[in-house]
Amino acid sequence: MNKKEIQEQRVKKYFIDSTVNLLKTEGLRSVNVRSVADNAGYSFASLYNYFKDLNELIFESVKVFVEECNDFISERVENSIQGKERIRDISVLYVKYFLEYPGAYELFFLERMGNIGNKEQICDLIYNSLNDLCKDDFAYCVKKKVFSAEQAEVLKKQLNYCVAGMLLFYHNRHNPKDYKEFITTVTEQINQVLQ
Amino acid sequence: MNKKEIQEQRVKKYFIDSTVNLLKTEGLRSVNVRSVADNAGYSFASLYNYFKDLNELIFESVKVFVEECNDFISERVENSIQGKERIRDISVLYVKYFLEYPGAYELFFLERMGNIGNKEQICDLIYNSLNDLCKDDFAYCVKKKVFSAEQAEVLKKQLNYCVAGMLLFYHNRHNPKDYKEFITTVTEQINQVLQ
DNA sequence: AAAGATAATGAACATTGTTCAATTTTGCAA
DNA sequence: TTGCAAAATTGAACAATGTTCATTATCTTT
Repeated sequence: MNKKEIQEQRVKKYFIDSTVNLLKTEGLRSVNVRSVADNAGYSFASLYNYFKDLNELIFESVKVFVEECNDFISERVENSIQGKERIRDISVLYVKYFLEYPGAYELFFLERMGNIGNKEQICDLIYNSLNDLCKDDFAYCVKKKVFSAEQAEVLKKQLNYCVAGMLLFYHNRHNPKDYKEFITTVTEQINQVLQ
Repeated sequence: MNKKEIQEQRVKKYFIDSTVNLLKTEGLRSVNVRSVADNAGYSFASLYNYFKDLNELIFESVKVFVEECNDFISERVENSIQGKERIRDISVLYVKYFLEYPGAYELFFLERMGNIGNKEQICDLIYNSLNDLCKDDFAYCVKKKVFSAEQAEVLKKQLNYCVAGMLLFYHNRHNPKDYKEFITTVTEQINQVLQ
């Protein structure tokens, strides 16, 4: 990476960090070319020297959130029991991460992607974000014959779909009505998936 | 309902029908005050004499889609076997209805509601749309002791969350990649939920 | 220090939602 | 039927936002 590329990456990072901050503090609705550029210390027009459009910039921040989410969860499951128990803990923490950052939820699951460059890569990153976290423990369960290998594949997907569905209804359709009831439902549903 | 109210309802219906048509044919992105009003034969400004804002109008069409979806499914499960089998058939058809009308999917699950008048009512209508369709068959399963009453409640939710999650990933994140694989996943997952 | 390359910017435009004052239409009493 | 008040309809205008592009500022190299 030559000097020019280094500087370009630096400026891109200013924009991405600005976007991440806005997503965390104000949510997706508050992310627009002018607010992002202001926060980054540039004019809104400069944004287009580094990103094809606003959407491309917004989805660049997925990588940052995936890493942060992984850290958030890793820190908190160190004492969890390997296998089903840890899958359960990870899944609940995954939900809690997106409750803490609704802007990240909107980005991961709701925002339209349009024609960004590395669409497939980012889609896969999002789709696999929970599965990657649970991978080892599912493998452990298969090894210990808690699940068959085929069963594990179905259950991984089910966990992912069920969690995404719960977050969708809670975030977008206020169901369940309050946080407490929601967390009860989350644990109940995750337990049901893992049987 | 007096003459004035009748006429008001009539004009509201023109706007709602126009919105439904646009949602069906062009999707949610194409629904805006000008296109809706054009299709209804009014100026965009007239819309505000009948609805608080565009969002309120858009969510009025939820009721239309729920009815249409119910008809779509009822017509097609007449020969299904009561119980688990029919729950499965209903769920697959529910998915297929939203595949046929992606605009309806966007409306039901993705669109932000803002401060529309009867928000709770519409949220509940959406949330319960699949459960209402399966209600009788779950009751039948409980009666026949296929599930306990408590188990049935958990499974109803799981079906709803799982279906919503699958539609979310397919519509918004292109996962699974193609229709055929998606339908395979849908049946696999629904079977897993119902065991 | 000058010139050419690179980066940053504001002006301008398109799209969309919303408000409001002006205009048109309607309903009804004389 | 006519005239007027109420109601309905409308276009002009504004704000917010995404995007493009020509101009300006900055930097690099000689």
